Amino acid sequence: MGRTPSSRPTLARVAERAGVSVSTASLAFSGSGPITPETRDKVLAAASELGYTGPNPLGRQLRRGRSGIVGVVIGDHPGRAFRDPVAVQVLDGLVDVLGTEGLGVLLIPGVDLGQDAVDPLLETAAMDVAVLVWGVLSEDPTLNALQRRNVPVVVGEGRAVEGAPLVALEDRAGAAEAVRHLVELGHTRIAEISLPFGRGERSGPADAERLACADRTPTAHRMAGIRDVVDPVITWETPASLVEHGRDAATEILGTWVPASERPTAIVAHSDLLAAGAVIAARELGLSIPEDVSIAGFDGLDLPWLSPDVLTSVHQPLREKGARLGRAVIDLLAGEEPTSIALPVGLVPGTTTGPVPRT
Amino acid sequence: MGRTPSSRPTLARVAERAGVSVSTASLAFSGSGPITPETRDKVLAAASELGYTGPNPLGRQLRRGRSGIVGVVIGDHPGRAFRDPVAVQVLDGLVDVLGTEGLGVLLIPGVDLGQDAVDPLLETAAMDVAVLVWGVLSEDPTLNALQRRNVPVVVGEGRAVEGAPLVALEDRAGAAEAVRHLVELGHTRIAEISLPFGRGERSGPADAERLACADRTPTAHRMAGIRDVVDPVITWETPASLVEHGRDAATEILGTWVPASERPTAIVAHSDLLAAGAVIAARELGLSIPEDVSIAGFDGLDLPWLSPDVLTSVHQPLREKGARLGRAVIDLLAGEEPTSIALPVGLVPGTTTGPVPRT
DNA sequence: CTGAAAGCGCTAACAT
DNA sequence: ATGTTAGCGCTTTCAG
Repeated sequence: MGRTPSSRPTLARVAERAGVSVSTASLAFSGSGPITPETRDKVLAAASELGYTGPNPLGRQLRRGRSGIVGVVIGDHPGRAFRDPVAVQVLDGLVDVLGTEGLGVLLIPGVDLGQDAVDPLLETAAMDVAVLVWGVLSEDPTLNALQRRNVPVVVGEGRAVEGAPLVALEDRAGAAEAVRHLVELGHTRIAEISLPFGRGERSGPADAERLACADRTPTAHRMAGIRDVVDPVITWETPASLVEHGRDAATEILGTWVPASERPTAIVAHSDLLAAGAVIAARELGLSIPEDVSIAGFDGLDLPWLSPDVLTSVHQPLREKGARLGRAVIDLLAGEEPTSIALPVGLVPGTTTGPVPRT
Repeated sequence: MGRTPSSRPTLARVAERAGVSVSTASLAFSGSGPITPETRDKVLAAASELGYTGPNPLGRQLRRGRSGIVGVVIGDHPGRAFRDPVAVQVLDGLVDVLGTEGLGVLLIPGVDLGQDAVDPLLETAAMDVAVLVWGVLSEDPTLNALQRRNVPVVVGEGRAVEGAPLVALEDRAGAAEAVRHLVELGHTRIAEISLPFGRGERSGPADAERLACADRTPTAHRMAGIRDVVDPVITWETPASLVEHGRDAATEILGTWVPASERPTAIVAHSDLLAAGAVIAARELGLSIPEDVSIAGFDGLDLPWLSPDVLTSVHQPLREKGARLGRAVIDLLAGEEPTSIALPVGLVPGTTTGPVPRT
């Protein structure tokens, strides 16, 4: 019963079989146009007889000149793309909002910072807009490729790009708030564990010269916010926002400071994962939190595994940020003026910060 | 300088300007066909003069009848799609391999288990193949939608589907191995913390009737493997593979058992996240690991934050699994016979399992 | 409310 | 090595 037809049925064949014109058949599927219920049923019946499963998206896309696809560049290191819970939550919000408009998200692996080659999808894949979740560097190969192709861009968390809406965070203010909290608790010797600076993955203390190289915007903004309040006694650069790097950094910062009386009494990290690593390092060194050392993070992640500690952290609206990015995409496609925005953040004290230890 | 042309330049315009035919111009870009270097340069020059940035993917796709897009259904709960490090690592491997073939990954949010509505992208988006990372249920709306559209499917981790390659895990054997390890250490009272059963999110102890409902394949397989060796004294069902649910489950399992002498001496969890939650619960209850209770997981995740404990876990090759899925996709597109495979897993003992406590 | 016709931009036979 | 031609499958004016 029912030989497989050599090729997929087309709208034309359905129309023919239903005894109507293609345009009418098209109407039957689009649902929008004026069409008698009977005609529509006739078309639908013919379609199901032929095993026609609806208009071929490729034809529709070419005709409309739109793919309905949004390219999302995520991650700054291939193979590590989704290990970042921050990016992942943003992505979640983004997918949600775009889904309501029938837009699909095409994943595009980010480039290795420091290399100039970009993913071929960036050059060839069909997309109506691209979203750069992680912001842009000063000379960003990803952004360049997109601009060469005239693909409109929405930027999350970064420096503004000509003609592209920017969904940013008030992370400078947030970082300042975190440090102010520490200062109010009496801390003066505050160490900083920072996010990657940009190109090249380095780890270790950063001197003034290196500090000037911070090119990645979240890093630069948070560094600036911290310095709005106090100058860190040391800045430890990490190659990625991962627990293990936070742990390594804090082990160095807390363990090797001589004399111990000059040890920093507080650590402010650029991310919660780094801060969590610092908490673990402190525990391993036998230090009490916050009695011996206070630790503050940034992001507001839910980290049940840090229990019983709850990280003091600058919360940012991650899913909301994704949703805003999505809305910016939709606006852009609707031909509206791109509007940028900076989302508010706020410090939420946990159990990991307290008064400076008395000496 | 340079008014914006009303509409994007096309290959035809480039050809015209270069004084060649469209097909020649096409050749200049495809790079494959026979063409003199001079002609090619002429075309390329004309292109850059016109600001032509390469063939429009939409036209190419329609012509070729292929979109170069692979739909990947991930997550079984919208808005929670990427919170699962297991799925995320699989995705990583998948994106990697597909990238080498120029194939893009279109994210498709999974349906809410238990609801029959599917994401509209599933019905309308262009895709050459779809990958169901998380396997299929017995009556899977996602799979149904795909089959209706005649989209070829590759299934990860699940029951076999007619004509679809299956990239599975030997998780039954792996689960058995974990339990055998516990039994060899002398444990007899072993509790099980299980992954979700399928439709509907429930949490709590599962009776025999409920056990029979386990529809999601990884869950069913791991349950079977455990029972190949021993019958758990209790099976605690969780609504999702999250640390907090593992913690809740273990708190109940370890805390409320009366008399305490009948408390399970070991817990085997269907996932590392659940197991990690159990470790945290045990710590909170003041129990030593593994002196008071042994805990084994499944997945082989790297969990630096569980330090100093290292989870005893059945390691599965996650990125490899993603890569295999990708290769299955590529084979399918090349018209080759779909071949299924079951990847090996292996127990890697950590610090969280030890001999049964002497009473 | 329905039909006819025009093409979206490209590639791949085929012919030269 | 290059040109000619014919669509891929669809939507959308524009007439009727």
